Amino acid sequence: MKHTIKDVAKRANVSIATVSRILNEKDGYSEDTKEMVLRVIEELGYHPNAIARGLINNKTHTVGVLVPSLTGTFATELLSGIEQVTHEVGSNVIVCYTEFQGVKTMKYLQMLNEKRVDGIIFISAELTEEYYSYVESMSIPMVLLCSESDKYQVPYVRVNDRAGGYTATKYLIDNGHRNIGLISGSEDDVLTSVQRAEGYKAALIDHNIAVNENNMVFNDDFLFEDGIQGMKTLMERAPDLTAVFAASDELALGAISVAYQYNKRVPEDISVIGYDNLRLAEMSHPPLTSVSQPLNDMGAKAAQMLFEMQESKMITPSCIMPHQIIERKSVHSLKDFKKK
Amino acid sequence: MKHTIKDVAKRANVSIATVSRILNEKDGYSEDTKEMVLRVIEELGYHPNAIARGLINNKTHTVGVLVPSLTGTFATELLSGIEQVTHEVGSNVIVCYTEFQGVKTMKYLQMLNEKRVDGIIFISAELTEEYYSYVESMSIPMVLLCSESDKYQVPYVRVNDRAGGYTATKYLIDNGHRNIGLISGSEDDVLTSVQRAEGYKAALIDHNIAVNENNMVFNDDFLFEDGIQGMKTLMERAPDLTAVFAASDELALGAISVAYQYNKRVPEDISVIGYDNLRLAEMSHPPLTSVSQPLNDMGAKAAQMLFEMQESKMITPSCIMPHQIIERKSVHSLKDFKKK
DNA sequence: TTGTATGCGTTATCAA
DNA sequence: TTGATAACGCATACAA
Repeated sequence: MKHTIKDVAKRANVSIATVSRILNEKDGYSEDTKEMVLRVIEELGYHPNAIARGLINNKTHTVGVLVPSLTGTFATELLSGIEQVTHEVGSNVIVCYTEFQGVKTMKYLQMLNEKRVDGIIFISAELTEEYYSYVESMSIPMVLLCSESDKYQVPYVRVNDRAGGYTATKYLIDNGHRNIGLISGSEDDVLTSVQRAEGYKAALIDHNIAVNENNMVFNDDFLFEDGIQGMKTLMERAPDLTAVFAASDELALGAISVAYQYNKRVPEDISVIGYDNLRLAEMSHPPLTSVSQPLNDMGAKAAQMLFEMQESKMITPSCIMPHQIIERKSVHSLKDFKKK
Repeated sequence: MKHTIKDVAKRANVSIATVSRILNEKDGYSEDTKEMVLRVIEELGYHPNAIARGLINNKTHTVGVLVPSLTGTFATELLSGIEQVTHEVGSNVIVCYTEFQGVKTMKYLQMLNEKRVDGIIFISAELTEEYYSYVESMSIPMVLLCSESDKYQVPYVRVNDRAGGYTATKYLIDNGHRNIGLISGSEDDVLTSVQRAEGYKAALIDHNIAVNENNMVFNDDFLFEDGIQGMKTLMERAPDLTAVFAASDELALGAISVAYQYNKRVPEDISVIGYDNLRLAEMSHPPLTSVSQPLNDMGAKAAQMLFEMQESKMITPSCIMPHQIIERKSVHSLKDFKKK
């Protein structure tokens, strides 16, 4: 039922070598035989077996993507970018949903190893010694997406989260706010959550505003639920806030929803700025002003770098993508204070 | 650098056949040799080459998932379910992002064919003759997810969208509404968009409410932008609506946002019910009442069916998953009218 | 321009 | 309990 190169060869009265050459566009055959073989291929509906090819070429045209969470559109937008360029170069993506679990991650790494993928994109999570040395032993390229490593020389693409946090906070300050709260992710998440928080602090300090621990709250994660929790404690601890910087859009929406519960209007009574500029930012009420990460582009870039490294066998330089404030309606400008 | 079964055999002073047997837990070796071989494997960090295995076993432990769109959390939630059970049985998922394009879909189908995936899950899109006969020729199992086919005997898992539309509309009616609008997807999308619309009409008719074409609007797609468009035309054409059934959550959010623009309160002035119960439903303001599809479970179920079919070589029966109204705050009950 | 033969890393069949 | 060896489907060096 499923034809092999032999069937084609037999039917075309040539050797399998000739068929193979034609298939791979090497030279060494006449126009005539090429045409005839191509016709037979068409007739039979023959497609080369990528498995056999992979075995001999040591190339599977498949990349693995490790992503901790699939909830929310965050990963989706990255994936979409990755998938697009991967498809352009004729490769496929295997998604691995690690759920932040080390054991699951290692399990996936092994599967990807056994399947001989050509490269690995590692999203968001910290690159542990265990992961790194395993991938190292696979001797295939890897790139970090929305993450980075101090210890290991692995190229990454991300935005500067510290700068992002700074920009967001400064934006609030520029709009006349001085009493600014922070809701971020986990305090253990040194790569992202605390980076954004550091940016927040730096912006305050640079504008002579005292950093007040009471105005800052960390949570388990960047999710809606966390935003609710965070905002609630903020409302208790620091009821006179006029603005809050939420370190993710979901956190921001959670914050907004409890603001409503406390009968505060957004942005008139309290301004909120988010981070990520996910699709849901524009769909929220009020539409959410947010620090945009070009997620789709970042995914695309990461994939490009991966293929670049496959070609060059060298380590590609990392890439800091620009962030940008997307102004919508969730931040109120205090008394025409706005500078500039 | 990368070890093969030969290396293991040599180092353990046995034949590759023995190593293979141990690896595959066949019998035909002593406890002693097993232990020793296992130790060597450990030492070498050897992992069998899945490509070579796939070549001889005709099984790749990989399934392909074709999904038209990656925007929004819809696909993500399905994917998450698929990925989980796929991983449980030791397989991997290749995601293919077709963008609703026939040519891209065929291209992917070919890639998946060449890579000899063990099965295919086909999300949302219509199963054309071309797709079907191609997959048929691959002679691997396929299941339709959030879709179905009249023409071909392909098992599917989905909710009954007509019933879902009926339930949503009836819910509005039960809450005292009689002037109910509809915003749906494309009129060409016979599988989903018009099914939900049909359910809407049926519910009206069953409750002696005239179906008014002016109250119904179809759009390009199920997205937020479409919801905005749809609601705008609805506001013009039928300003006295007290409720609208939006055939997706994004449509609903779009509708709500223009309601606000028209200075209508939701739900006091106009009630909105959505469909899908995506993550963003609970994050919206007001929290969106929505018809829930158990997306995660549906993905999981589809994957289960796929593996079932791989075992049994038979066609598994289709599966209609239950839908359910998740009550939140976007529907207002008119004058304690509510029945029951 | 074309064909033969070998090998890629496995599993499976047969002998030993 | 073991070990040669032939497949699996293809690419390629070498011969013709």
